[in-house]
Amino acid sequence: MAYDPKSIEPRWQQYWDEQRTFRVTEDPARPKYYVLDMFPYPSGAGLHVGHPEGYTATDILARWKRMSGFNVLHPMGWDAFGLPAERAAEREGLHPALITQRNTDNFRRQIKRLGFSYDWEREINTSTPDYYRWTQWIFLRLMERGLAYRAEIPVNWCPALGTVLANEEVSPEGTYKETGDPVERRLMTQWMLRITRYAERLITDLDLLDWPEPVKKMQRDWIGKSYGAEIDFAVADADERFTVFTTRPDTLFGVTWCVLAPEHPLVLRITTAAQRAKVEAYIEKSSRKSERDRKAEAEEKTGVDTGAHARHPLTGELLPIWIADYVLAGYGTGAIMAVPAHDTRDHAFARTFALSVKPVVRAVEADAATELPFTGDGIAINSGPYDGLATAEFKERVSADLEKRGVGRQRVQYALRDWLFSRQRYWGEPFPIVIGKDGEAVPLPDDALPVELPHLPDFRPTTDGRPPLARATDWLATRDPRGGEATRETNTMPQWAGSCWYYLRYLDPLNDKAPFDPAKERYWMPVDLYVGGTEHAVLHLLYARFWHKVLFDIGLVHTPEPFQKLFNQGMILAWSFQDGSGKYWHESDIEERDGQQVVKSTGAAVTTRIEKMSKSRLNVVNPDDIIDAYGADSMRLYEMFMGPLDATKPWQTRGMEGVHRFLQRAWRLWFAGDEDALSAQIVDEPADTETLRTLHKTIAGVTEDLEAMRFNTAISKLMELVNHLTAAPQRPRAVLEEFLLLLAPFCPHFAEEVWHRTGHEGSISTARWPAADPALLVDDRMTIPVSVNGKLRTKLDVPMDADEASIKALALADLGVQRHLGGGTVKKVIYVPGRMLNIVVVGGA
RNA sequence: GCUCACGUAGCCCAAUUGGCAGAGGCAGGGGACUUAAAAUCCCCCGAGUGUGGGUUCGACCCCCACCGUGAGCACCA
Repeated sequence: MAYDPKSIEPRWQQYWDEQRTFRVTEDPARPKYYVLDMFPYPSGAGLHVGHPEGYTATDILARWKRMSGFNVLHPMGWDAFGLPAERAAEREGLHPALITQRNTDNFRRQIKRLGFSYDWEREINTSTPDYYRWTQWIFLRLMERGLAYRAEIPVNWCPALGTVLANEEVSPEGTYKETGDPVERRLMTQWMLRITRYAERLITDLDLLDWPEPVKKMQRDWIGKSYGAEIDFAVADADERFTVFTTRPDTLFGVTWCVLAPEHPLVLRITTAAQRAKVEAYIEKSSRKSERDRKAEAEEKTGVDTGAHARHPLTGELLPIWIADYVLAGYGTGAIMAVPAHDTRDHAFARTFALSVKPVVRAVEADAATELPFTGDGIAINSGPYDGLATAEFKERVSADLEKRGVGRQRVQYALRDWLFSRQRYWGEPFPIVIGKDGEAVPLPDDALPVELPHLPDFRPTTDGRPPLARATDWLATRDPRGGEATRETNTMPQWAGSCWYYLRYLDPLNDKAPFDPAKERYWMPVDLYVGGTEHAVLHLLYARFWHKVLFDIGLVHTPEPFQKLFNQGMILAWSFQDGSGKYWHESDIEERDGQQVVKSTGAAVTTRIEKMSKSRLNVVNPDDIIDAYGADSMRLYEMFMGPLDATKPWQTRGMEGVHRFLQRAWRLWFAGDEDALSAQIVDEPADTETLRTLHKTIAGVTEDLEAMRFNTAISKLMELVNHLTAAPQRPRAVLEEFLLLLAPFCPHFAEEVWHRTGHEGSISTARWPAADPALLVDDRMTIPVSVNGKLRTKLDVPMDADEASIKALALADLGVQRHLGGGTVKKVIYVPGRMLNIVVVGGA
């Protein structure tokens, strides 16, 4: 029969399920390989073609590694807690648990249709009590170590969502990254995780990892380490002092005023009576400002003079003290020394309020007409005893001097803030915490876990910031482990909680005594390869690393880092078609007329563009449709054939047809026409030398490409082999078999089907990966291109072992070459062994 | 504005890292098969590598400047 994925694929998927083909357990006799996909949030929209891109890549690697003798752990699960389910639940009037159930069922169905070799017996779901029991358990460990605490702090409150958000979830424009809803600042009591305590290790341990450099850079930048100094300023005529942080202590002589953040505790104590009204008004106004407003006004600086003055720690000069909201309460000490000549923000501020500017650094270059603000390094001027010092030296010297006088010290500062860890939403992990009569947050004992999420008919957020769980009256009232009554904590954990440790639960998903068995952890960890999108470069990957380090410190895991190698797959885009009026059309409504893309029905010309897939652009590709039309193996193949895995690239359904044709052609190597019988061209004789060479080059090439994750070129090599075999009059059975093994990781259903039709037992996924014979990889002759003055003039066909002298002689004797030498003098002959020969000639015609 | 990627046939992409610009696929043209068409098979066409300089015997590859696309960062003192 002809190649028919529709009948083949479901059969093999069922076979793998029934035979539990991909179930794994620890096996000390074999090397392990843990290959992990970033598990999906099961959204209502179902799978889009971007999901299977990464999943296909890891599946190919998992299958290849298995065939190469590795014990492969390849699991899948669901990041199932989170806001979107709640929002969908509100829209549809269903409970979030039902929505989540429905969506995970759909995702599982779609993923299974692609024939991935997951060990489904390890499937996890972060929203089940069996799982979040251990999320809560880890939270208790964090608490024991003083890494979780409650604090009243200004937080990012999103009114549209009715919850607070972490810094990492808020865009620079002051909106929620996911939905674009505006975010305000509010003072609230919230749970925080002390990720800042791990800032240094989160930076240095990046060096241990095989991760893309841009991702490492994003993490380093987010943590934002900077070296500088703290300098103490006394307030004149008062027994008060404040400390500033600066990375430029060398500009200390250029300070012309100081600025405190509006929230700085000292502000109201030092403000003079004359300025008090203005200062209070400014504080009031800036406390109400959203992040968005603050950023929008970044250009025009605002602020108010407190009327108070500070004493310069070295010169004793009097410096006005201002408050301004360009100084952030949460960074450094919440106070700065303003050096308008050498800081762009201070400079802008000086211009707005006509404050004085004093240059203290000049550029090293001769043209000393330095334009202000000059923020580079240079030579000190107007700096008393320090004049003439270079910036770096000045910093050292002045920090030491300040320290000696007790008014300053060197200091390392991180931009990273503690992680805001509570949300005022329903669909998340409850905290294993009760609030006692005395208002204390009391951790529950381990045996009280899990604290189950109560079933709430009305789970919507409240407008006043009280979490929905506050409505669960029966659930709320409980006992204080210290004795007496207590109420439960009503906040829930953020969506990131469950994904902070899921890769560990896969190791031992059914364990009800511990999050996982330490012996299993020692066998499987770390994750050898982690594949997912760049959108998690900071959030998930930073949080997970933080938790992992805490678990490492407790002794629960044996590696300092969870994910040894990280790979980011690129985004899949699609062509869109937009007519002159801006209306989008679906690809099926478009045709080409006279080299111009037009709308079939109206004839209107359209502009074609490669854009992100979205419903509004009518360019979304649904994996179900593709599988219906071409089969899962073709889809897998195309996902990989489109281009390099990490590249952003457009989906083209035409390209699908190309790889589908390749599979049909491959099928015909065995089965001609509609016959079930094997092709008469298949022979049991040994292959000719050329075929053997082609085969072994393919084996070597595909293996190398898989090692380097170059799936697109691996597939093109398989295509070459098929083209060769198609053209050959005879097809040696042994060669076909090796080809089938090479194809198996890419197109597993196809491979199983042919494997069994050609008389094999058992799954091809347990067969051995072919080995290339080195003897067959070298040709006995080679072609050496010969150029004269860099221009290609002829090619020489010589034996592989021809030596340099004979090749040179041959080249110089060549008639074509002689003609191009034109009687000139041969100045030099460059021979690159096995590659090419270049003759440099001067003079001549 | 700053930083980092990427610009190769009509399109998606290769090119052993400084050595023959083409592996593969799509589209296009021709032929075979067919009453015809589809499918299939065979053959063919096609760029000098975004632009301008530089280094080199030799540059898609290295350096400089510019243009375009994409991503990230952007009051962090």
